[in-house]
Amino acid sequence: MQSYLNDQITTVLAGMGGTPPGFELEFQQPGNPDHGDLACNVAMQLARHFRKSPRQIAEDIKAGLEALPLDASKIESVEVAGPGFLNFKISSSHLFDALQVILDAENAYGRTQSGEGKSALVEFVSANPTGPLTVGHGRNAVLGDTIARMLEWTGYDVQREYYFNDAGRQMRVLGESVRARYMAFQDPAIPMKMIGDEGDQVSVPEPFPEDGYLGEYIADIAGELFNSGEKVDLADVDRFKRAAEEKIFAEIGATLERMGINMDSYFNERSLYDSGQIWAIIDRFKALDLAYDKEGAVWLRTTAFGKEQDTVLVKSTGEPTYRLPDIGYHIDKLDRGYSKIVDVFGADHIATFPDVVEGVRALGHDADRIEVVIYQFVTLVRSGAPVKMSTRKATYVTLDELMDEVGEDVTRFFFLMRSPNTHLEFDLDLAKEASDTNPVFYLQYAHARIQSILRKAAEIDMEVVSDADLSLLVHETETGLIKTLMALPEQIERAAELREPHRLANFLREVAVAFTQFYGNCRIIGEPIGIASARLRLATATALVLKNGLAVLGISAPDRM
RNA sequence: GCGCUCGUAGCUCAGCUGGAUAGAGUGUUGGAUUCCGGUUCCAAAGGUCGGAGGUUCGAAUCCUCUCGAGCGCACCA
Repeated sequence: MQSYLNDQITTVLAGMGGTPPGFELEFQQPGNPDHGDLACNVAMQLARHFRKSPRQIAEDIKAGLEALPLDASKIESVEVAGPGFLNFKISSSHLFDALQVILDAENAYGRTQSGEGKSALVEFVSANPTGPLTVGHGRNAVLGDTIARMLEWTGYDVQREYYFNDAGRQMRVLGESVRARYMAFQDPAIPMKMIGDEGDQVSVPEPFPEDGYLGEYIADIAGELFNSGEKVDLADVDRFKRAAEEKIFAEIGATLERMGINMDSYFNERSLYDSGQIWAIIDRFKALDLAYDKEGAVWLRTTAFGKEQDTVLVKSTGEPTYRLPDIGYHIDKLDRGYSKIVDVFGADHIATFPDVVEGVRALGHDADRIEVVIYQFVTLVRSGAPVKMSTRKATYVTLDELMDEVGEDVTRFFFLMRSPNTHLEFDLDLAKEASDTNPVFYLQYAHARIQSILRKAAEIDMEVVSDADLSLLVHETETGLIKTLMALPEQIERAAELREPHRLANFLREVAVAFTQFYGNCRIIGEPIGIASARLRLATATALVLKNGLAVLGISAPDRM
């Protein structure tokens, strides 16, 4: 529709003397229904160019459009309003066509082709396997997966990747933590010590590292290893580390799967060392005079990228900092040929990723394909008060616990319903409420109610006839609902483009509201067969839009609740 | 001190590429229901869009300054 009008107006403008170079028409959907279905502000924009009043230009364009003339099956009327807006009213026959398109497309309605032939790699979660996923990881996981889903719906070939490092200090401490717990199983009389912050201490075996992991799962892993009967050499920290890694990864995988998330690949940071890629990068930086040796370390000249200070690439111990493998990893991803590389990071990475991107660019790679989605932190709220969370203490809430408490659908929706760059307040009381105050239930309820109507219609043999006369849908809540339903593809497209799933969540609420208005004004069952059939078709289309939209968000659309 | 993000109704937040009278939910107050699912619907009250300048035909939106909040500024990741 928009492209049709775009062509027509461009034709008219050409007859009026043309537009400035690079000029593009803009359309918008007016909030006020009196302003039609589609508005164009071209007259105001070109007032200076034509040296005429915006209203006059708008009138000229209108006259030009009517002389063409416009296709009456698409556009019913054109009006000039306000300071010079051109307001278009979509003709009802076009609405009925659009409704038929939805019904024909069924589960594919909402898919578009803009990403056809393109590929994207979305990297997310990427938590090192030191413990169960927490609520903090949840936002990352759901955001990443939903961005991946949105890209898929716009035609992209998408790969989901999990990046991790099992070789660092964190993991060594993890192994030592397990070993200490293991020793307590071997010798229950082992001396214990208190560890942790003042007033929040935990009793641990004497050999436990000061900054060890305090969660109960550590003892579980140690216990399993002990009970397995395997003879473990206490000096072999790596064995304990491996045991922990396996168990924790299995749990993370299960948690993700429960959320409807399936990773396509896991990328181990260590492979970058094994292949030697890392060291080659240093040589390349040095050749460009972007890296140098100082005080036994290798420094990256980040001042050349506008930073205040240079940063360390390789510590004097010979161990690289995270930047070096990160640069290597991104080069690897670029080399794999994806058209888009999306990273999902928490706000704590906000200052560091530019170093990586600039480093990659400096080495001559196409860093423009890399895109970073940053999200702010999550605060859990219970009974009106924030829930304190700390990974070290036993106070953090795991994703599984959260899902146990509020369910998978609610968990996903709550993480998605706010813009990524605002702090998210996750209200547990609201999330648990199965009522109208909970936005997920409102959407799912609308879907379930439609299914109920369809069931009821089938019971009384009022089958949906596929050739129902849709032109009987003339009530303003009916046409209003159709107009809302029509917007799904562009809404998904827009949300995908901006990597902002919350837009889609908000849109689905609008769909549910539009349906409720229709439902409140137009009965289906009990009406004459013609109108009833047409309305059943409309209800069916609404259910499709809700179901497909929720599917993009990874949320179920139950038939009964 | 420097960088990034945010500041919109009592609360939680939308607000698209600048566009017409700034919107939802929740809460408050009042109302509706023999009816396809009341897990519903309708209405009212509630705003200096943190503040000040600027750009523009037009600014919650863009720019500058300023105040406030969060996060980050390691030879941690």
